[in-house]
Amino acid sequence: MPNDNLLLIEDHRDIADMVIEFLQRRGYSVDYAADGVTGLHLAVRNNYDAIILDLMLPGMDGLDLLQKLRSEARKSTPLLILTARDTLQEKIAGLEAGADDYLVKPFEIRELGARVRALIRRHRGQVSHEVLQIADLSFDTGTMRVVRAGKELKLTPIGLKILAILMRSSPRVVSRRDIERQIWGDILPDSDTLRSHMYNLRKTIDKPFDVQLLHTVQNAGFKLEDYEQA
Amino acid sequence: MPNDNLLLIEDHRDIADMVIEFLQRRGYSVDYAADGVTGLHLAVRNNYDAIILDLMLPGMDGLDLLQKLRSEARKSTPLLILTARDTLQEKIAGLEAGADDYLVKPFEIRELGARVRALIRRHRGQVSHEVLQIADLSFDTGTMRVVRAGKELKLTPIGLKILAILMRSSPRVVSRRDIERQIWGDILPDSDTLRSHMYNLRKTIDKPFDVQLLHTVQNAGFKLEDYEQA
DNA sequence: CTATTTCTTCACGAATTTATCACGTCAACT
DNA sequence: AGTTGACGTGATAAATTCGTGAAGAAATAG
Repeated sequence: MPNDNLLLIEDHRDIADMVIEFLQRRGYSVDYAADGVTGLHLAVRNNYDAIILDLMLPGMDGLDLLQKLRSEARKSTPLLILTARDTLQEKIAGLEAGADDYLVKPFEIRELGARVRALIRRHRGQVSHEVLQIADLSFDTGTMRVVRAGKELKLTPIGLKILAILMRSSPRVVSRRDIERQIWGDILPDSDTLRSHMYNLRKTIDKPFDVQLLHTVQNAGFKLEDYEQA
Repeated sequence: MPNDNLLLIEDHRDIADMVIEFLQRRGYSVDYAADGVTGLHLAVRNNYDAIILDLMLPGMDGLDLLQKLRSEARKSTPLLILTARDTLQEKIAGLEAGADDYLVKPFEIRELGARVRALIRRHRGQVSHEVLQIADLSFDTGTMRVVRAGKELKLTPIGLKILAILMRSSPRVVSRRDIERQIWGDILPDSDTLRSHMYNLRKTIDKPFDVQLLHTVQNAGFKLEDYEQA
């Protein structure tokens, strides 16, 4: 789950809906503008990880918007043009105006997905940034923020590590050994420190809430799972 | 005239000739390899501004080459795939493997030109003149002016660099290591100088104001984020 | 060459985080 | 019942990280 912020500027409702749904299912959060003025406004005000722009817009031409974004607002947000205009002229004009990619309608939605990913990857050197989520508990590894039921939780560094490990393998059980190895490597502490850490982790991510997500499996390890959901 | 160095890896002599001539006339200097092994060798040894790669090669598959380039040689040279394979599968595979663009044969040579230009422009560290903005803090990389709440702030050169790094990846956390590497390269100072710099940076961009934007994340790094806004 | 700015290094202290321990509970086994 | 082992609970001391600020070295400007 990437959790990058995208902006889609597109006036065709049906296409917009399809694209938004697809991207959201992939874990992006998508803002949407149906016209150029709104789109430009959003693009200038917020810091998106990428913008998808239809050239044919009511109110303002797409290329105009792109130009304004680059030369007036001086934003270098990666931008992909999405349009029905297939002439070479148009493509070149778009790329020269500062677009980073150009995709012609009708397009395969999955190609759009792949291109957006490539765009973001290039713009940001390979940094993987994902959002782990179990029930109402989420952990954004990019911003290092843990939120449950809307409230931000404060964890210690080791707590965060353990949580990440458990969330990544949820709902499978992770053995104590595995957790210890991933945290301390080959030189483990002499005492059973992990026990304390699990206790404290549970105290902050589970105790204040109704549904318990962190479960102990005797002689096997721990797992993170939402029983209600399953 | 750009005078960027390109590498073309393509086994069809006629296509290669045409592409080379076109690009050279545009002012690029172009190296050429007719097979994968030679191509990879050149790509690893030299620092090109962009690579154009045909997937169908004698000796070594193009995707293989790309993968080796990215994961073994650790080169992030912008790369455009040029191929006759037009299936969605292929495109996605190519982009996922680390390509930055994908162009299907037969193609218009001028579109290739435009895409290569866009690729290089993007890779060149973000256009020399962009405006970074987080909440009421803005940094114009063209004029090197930092303004918060209407007041201009005076930063040291290293302070500026750190600020740019943090602003570009906001609201993500940037590790101390990453910051240090981006500023000092491979030869780091022997003391924890960064701490002083962070201290001074914070003193000028945050301390005089109500809302704090620069946050420390224990054992992880620093991030720039406007909590109020979120 | 001097003045100024900027950078590095250091040392101290506050705050946080971690390791360790002691004890309690519970279930399985004897 | 008693023993044993696994794990929860909670306190505390040790270790670590980071903020703070000053002083001298290095770089830059005038």
